Amino acid sequence: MRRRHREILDAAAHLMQESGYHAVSMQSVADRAGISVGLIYQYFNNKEALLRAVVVDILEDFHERVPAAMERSGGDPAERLLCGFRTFCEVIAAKPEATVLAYRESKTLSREGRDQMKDLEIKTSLPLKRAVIDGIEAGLFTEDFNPDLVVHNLVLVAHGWALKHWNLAPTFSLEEYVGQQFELLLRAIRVPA
Amino acid sequence: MRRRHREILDAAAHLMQESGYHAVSMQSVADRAGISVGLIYQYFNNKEALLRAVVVDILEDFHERVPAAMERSGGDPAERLLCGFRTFCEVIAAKPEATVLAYRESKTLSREGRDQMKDLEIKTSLPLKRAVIDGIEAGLFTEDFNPDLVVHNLVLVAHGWALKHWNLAPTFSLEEYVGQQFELLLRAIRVPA
Amino acid sequence: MRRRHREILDAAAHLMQESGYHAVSMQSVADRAGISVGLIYQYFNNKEALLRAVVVDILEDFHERVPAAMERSGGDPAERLLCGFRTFCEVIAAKPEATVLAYRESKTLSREGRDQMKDLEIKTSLPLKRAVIDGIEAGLFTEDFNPDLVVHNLVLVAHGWALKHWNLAPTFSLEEYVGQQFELLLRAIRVPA
Amino acid sequence: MRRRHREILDAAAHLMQESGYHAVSMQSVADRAGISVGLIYQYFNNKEALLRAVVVDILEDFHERVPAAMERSGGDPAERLLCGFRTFCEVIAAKPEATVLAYRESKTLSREGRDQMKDLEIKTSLPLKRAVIDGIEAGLFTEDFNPDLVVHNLVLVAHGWALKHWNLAPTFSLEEYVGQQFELLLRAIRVPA
DNA sequence: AATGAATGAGACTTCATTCAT
DNA sequence: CATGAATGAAGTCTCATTCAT
Repeated sequence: MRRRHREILDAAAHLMQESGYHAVSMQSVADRAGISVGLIYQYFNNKEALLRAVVVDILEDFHERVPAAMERSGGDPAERLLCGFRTFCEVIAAKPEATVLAYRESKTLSREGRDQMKDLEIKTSLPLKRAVIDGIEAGLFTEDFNPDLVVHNLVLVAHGWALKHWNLAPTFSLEEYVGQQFELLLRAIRVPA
Repeated sequence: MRRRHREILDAAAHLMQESGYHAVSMQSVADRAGISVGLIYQYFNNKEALLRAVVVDILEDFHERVPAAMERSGGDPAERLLCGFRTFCEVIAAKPEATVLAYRESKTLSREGRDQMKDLEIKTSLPLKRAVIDGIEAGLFTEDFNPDLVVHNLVLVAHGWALKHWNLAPTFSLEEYVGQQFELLLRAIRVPA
Repeated sequence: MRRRHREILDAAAHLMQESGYHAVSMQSVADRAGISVGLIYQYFNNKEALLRAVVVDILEDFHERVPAAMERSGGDPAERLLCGFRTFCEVIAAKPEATVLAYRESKTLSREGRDQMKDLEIKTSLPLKRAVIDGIEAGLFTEDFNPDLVVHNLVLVAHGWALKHWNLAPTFSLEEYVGQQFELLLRAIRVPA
Repeated sequence: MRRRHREILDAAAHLMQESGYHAVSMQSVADRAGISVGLIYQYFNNKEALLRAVVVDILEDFHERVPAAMERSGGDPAERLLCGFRTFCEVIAAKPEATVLAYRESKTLSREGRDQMKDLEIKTSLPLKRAVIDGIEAGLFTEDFNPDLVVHNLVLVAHGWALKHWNLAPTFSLEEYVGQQFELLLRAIRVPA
């Protein structure tokens, strides 16, 4: 049943984000999902598969929402880039623990799981890269920088909101963070009119 | 004995960086250090204390080398900033796994341990902040951005070399990474002469 | 399952009475109960809880049987007292090791466990005290002695059968012991007709 | 060195009485005696030997003081008995924990150690038995009771002060306890003049 | 589809004891 | 006489996983 799958996933996500993979027992996941331990194993092969599903679920959320938002945005590359970056940050801000979990537990996963994560990350950042390249080709952005580096920075800065939340939250609102970060980027790469 | 302490620390650091805190048993640390399990407990109260010592050891390395390098550098704020950033990246590049470990296992530590980590991170970034502020006061850097944000980005970008090494390494050498990143920053914050 | 609980309790009681709390491993309890170690922990939180359950089980046995026997006995205070004392001694003689265990390991228990033990001991001795007081009020027993002291002695003497069994057994049968001890007491406290 | 031996014994006695044999580590004994662990092993073969020495030391204290006091007392059997009983109780009251330790840890000792304990207990109670028999032969005490039982009770009641101290202390001073207990006994066994 | 009793390997940790110095 | 670093066996407890019902 599709619903059970989702219930287990949510329970596991909640607990693992709160306490980390190793501190969460299958029993506690079952308890939170309101089912028995045995039943989890009819939906997930083992604990690692459960973690992998949780992480992939999170990354797929990014992958669905960031490109979608960019498509809805106008045709101007800078605007599109801002829209993607803002959405990225918003999704992260909505569940910062999820992002942190993906960082923390990536080595817990098997080779396969890690590769799947990397693929999703790359796929998610592709529209951002597209916008940067479009901007360069349109003469809006300088050619001096590798687009991959620019995208790497945007992703890193978005993740930074979750990773260093303890340090940023007292000083910046999410809006301010997004605004200033994008302004910083634009000043660096924009070609003066 | 000072030497034993270091041997244990090194063994633990190596293994934990490789496989993560939970995947490393005290027995395996003992084996790698060439001693018995019991002896570890004469130097560290428990496994968590060992992790904490490993992480603090790494962070102290940053804290010793970054400010020292900046002091040796000249008086120009931009140059000083570059020097600090480059050193930061170099230290990270020397043992990227160590940086990743600090990220991954910070929640494994007790409140106390986490606070100690944060203190060390802040202390390490202080000279960077100093340089940014000096630059602003000297009229070299724009006042438009919060210096804390600039420093946050520098630290994040430095960590990024370790965190996203799998993605960067094929495209950039460390030197290129440092150079382009700093150029990106300068273009954003430098006041035109 | 009620049966498992009892099986574990019996196994633990047997072994602990034989060798003492510290000499008994959870593994040995599991072996004797014919189950695995892990299962013990589904019934008892930890080893101390197991000891506590064993001791309480013993004391509750006293608490159930001594008052019950006294109620079945006639109305004469002296007779009731004898009946209570005899039953007390008989229960102790049935499993002298259990009594010794309660003495030996009381300090092994936490504050809570010790308090529970004291409560049960006091509750068990209450009907004895009642009989002594009734005897005094009926003019059968002298007022010269504190009833608490008389009860204390009865309890101590009953326990004595277990505590000094090695010394008594060759000389006295349980019947003789009970008879002579009670005669000793009566001569001391009985008011001559 | 004689002094070292005593220091170790005292340290061990103090700690074991406080926390029990198993809760006391050789290291803690060494710390309290102000020496190194290794040195303990030059005076005692192993931990059990240390416990045995502690217990024997306590019992020898009884064995020295009870008979001595009785000898100093007058020739009247009843008076001698009281003197012995009082001294017994006083020694016990001086270090009740020592008595409790002897009870608690007797099963911790090897067969040999336990036998040595029993010997000492019996030897200590001999003068009490002597006094009872003298009293009977002098026509002061009734022949109706086995002298061994009377002595057993006296010893048990003396130990009772330590074993049930928590229950007695609020109600009785040691003096009252000794006085009333002996009065109880005398009424039971004294032949009316 | 669902349960949860049962397993047992494996982790952390302690501590009596030894021995080179 | 004295130290204390070092050992390693043994103990308690947890938890992923299975399977009979």
